[in-house]
Amino acid sequence: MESLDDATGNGRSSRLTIREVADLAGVSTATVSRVINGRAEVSEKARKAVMRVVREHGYSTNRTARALSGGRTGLVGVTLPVVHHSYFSVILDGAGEALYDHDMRMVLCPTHHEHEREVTLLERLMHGTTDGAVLILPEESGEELSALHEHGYRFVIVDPYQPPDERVPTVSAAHTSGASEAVEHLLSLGHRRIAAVTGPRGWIATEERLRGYRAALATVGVMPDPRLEVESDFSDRGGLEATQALLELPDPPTAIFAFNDMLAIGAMQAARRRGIRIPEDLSVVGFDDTFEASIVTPTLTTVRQPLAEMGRMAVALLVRLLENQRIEALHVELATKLVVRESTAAVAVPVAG
Amino acid sequence: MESLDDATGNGRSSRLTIREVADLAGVSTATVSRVINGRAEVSEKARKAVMRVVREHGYSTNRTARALSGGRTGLVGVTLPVVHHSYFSVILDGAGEALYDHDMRMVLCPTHHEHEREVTLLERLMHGTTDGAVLILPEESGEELSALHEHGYRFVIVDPYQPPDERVPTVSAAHTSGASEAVEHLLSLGHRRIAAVTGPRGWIATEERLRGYRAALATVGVMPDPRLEVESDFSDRGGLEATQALLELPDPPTAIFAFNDMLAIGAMQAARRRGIRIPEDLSVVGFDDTFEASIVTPTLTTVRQPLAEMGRMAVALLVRLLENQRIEALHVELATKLVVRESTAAVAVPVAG
DNA sequence: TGATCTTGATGTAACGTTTCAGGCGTGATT
DNA sequence: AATCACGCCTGAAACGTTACATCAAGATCA
Repeated sequence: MESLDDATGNGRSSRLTIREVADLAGVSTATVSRVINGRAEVSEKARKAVMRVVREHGYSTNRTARALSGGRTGLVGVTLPVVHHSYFSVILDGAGEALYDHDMRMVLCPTHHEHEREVTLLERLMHGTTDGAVLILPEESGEELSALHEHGYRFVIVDPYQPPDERVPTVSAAHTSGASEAVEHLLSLGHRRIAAVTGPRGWIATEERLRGYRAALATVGVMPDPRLEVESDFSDRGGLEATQALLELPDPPTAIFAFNDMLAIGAMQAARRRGIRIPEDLSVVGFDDTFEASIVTPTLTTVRQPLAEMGRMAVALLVRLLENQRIEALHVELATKLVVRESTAAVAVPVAG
Repeated sequence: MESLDDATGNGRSSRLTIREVADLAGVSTATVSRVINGRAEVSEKARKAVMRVVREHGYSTNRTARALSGGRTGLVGVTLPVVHHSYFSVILDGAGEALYDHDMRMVLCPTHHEHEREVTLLERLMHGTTDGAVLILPEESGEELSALHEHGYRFVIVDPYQPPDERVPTVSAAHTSGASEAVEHLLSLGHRRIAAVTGPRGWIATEERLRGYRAALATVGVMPDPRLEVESDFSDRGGLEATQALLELPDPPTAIFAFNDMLAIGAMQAARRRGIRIPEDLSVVGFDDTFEASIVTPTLTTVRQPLAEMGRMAVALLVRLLENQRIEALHVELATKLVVRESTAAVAVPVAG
């Protein structure tokens, strides 16, 4: 406020440089730097002088220059397909929280599923702007990610959809046990014809949940019926279509395990269209426990993924990586937990006699 | 891949500098710079030589150095209270999209409603890291924002919750006309006792929607009933409580206009708890048209705000600001649109007689 | 007393760009 | 033939830090 140039309309609010502060305080730039960063030994006298100038003129260090000099930017890239899905935004929130605690900031890069775009973003992330990255559900091939790793770029993958390079740290949820738990819940309610509306085949999330689904069925001696396993795409529309197909089977399922909440919501819509009541006629279980699960009617029984915690964990790993510390657990799998709500109930007693 | 040092495990993947490229191509750094940035006149021979080296060795310019030299970082700060609400994340998506088109990236700063936090974030945004910012629903006082403006920092406010400095560009939706449209819809269905569950009093969004609500009522000669205007906080829990109170009135409303979708969803929950059917016994209208509005049962009639467009518009304004262009419209108000779904119906014929 | 350590402060070389002020041929103009 | 304009290019100075190598002076010790 004191200096005229601060208020010039031209935009470049010409702030003090470290050199000017040094001159004003009668010390060297090196001393100012050490005072600012609280490093090493500085005489009380010098410190006081510097602090006084800083306070009166309002100096604050230029992060760009610091980045260039120090080789670290304090910026972490975060890529994700889209922001406006609660699945992603909750992870993002967790990651942001953790980054803030480490005094770093995140550069957000929504890829909108355009692979090429993500590539150039990674290119850009690597070259000077960021110290590392958190890649949420990246659509790169394993080779691309390996190459990135070879180049010495530091990053952590959250919820990889293909098995990545062994050496790249990953964070994900316990797909298999979560799926098992969901199916066991349905089994305990007496259901035996339990359908699975899966995500795209080949994705880790899909395959592992499928494994958990089959394993749970196997424990009670139910043979998996291929017609009850319908592949879909993690969208509500996909869930709706898959469920319509299932309900047209001659021997339709009494319960549906949808591989995420969107699919489950689609399933509920399909049921409603056919006048099938949930949970009386059909039980539905989702996966994720996004916000939507708690507001649909009936509220959705689902497998909770600790999404925010996944974001935080990813940052924790990345920070260790950036500090060149050894990471003990390269692949972290966080526990899931079944949240029972209103969309599941005991199987209806067969009307037949 | 060629150079050994690229693959060193130490992390600093020592890439080529512009100087090395210059030496390899037998030209000066200035020439390389001009080739890279496609500026001015460069002989075809020199350009070819440089391009060859770049292609073979994989040079790409260090953004940090460029930022220091050029004074622009290509980074734009985006602050918002929280990421994981569809309201915010959709705006964010729009902004991200627009920034990408301008070859800029966004530094995301969730404030989590901690004012102090936002202040230090702004501090940090200002000092060297970003060229400007988009502030979504900032919790700063008008004075603070004015001061920021005085300092020459460039920013745009999306959906200010207090009237900001005249000179600061803002983007928001047409609260008043949107609210009027919602209420007119209810009026046209025969409703006369229409309650408003508002956001916090004093916020622009609240006051303007309230004005629209009252204006619409006035056009048909309905006097506003203070008992039908309940202040709340834009949360589903708040909507639930406010609606419970309304339903206990001796003369309860036949329709509720909730000032956002969360409140509306809370209202629906309150109705369900009392066994009141929507829309048969009670009509509900929301505001925003977030994703949730389309998946609740019944689906929610609501006023659509063009959230993504607001994000894009904010970036458009900011870009002009950064380029020192004159901005013709400093305060942009985007049109809203009523989306009629299942939660509203003609008022029930009074049973009394 | 002279040699050896501390302690606190300094000067300055990076860091990798961009850009400005020139410089050097070459061809056109007088 | 001398001058000028022009196209292309170069060298070097920013940009604002951090960090390394010194250095001065006072304390400690043989």
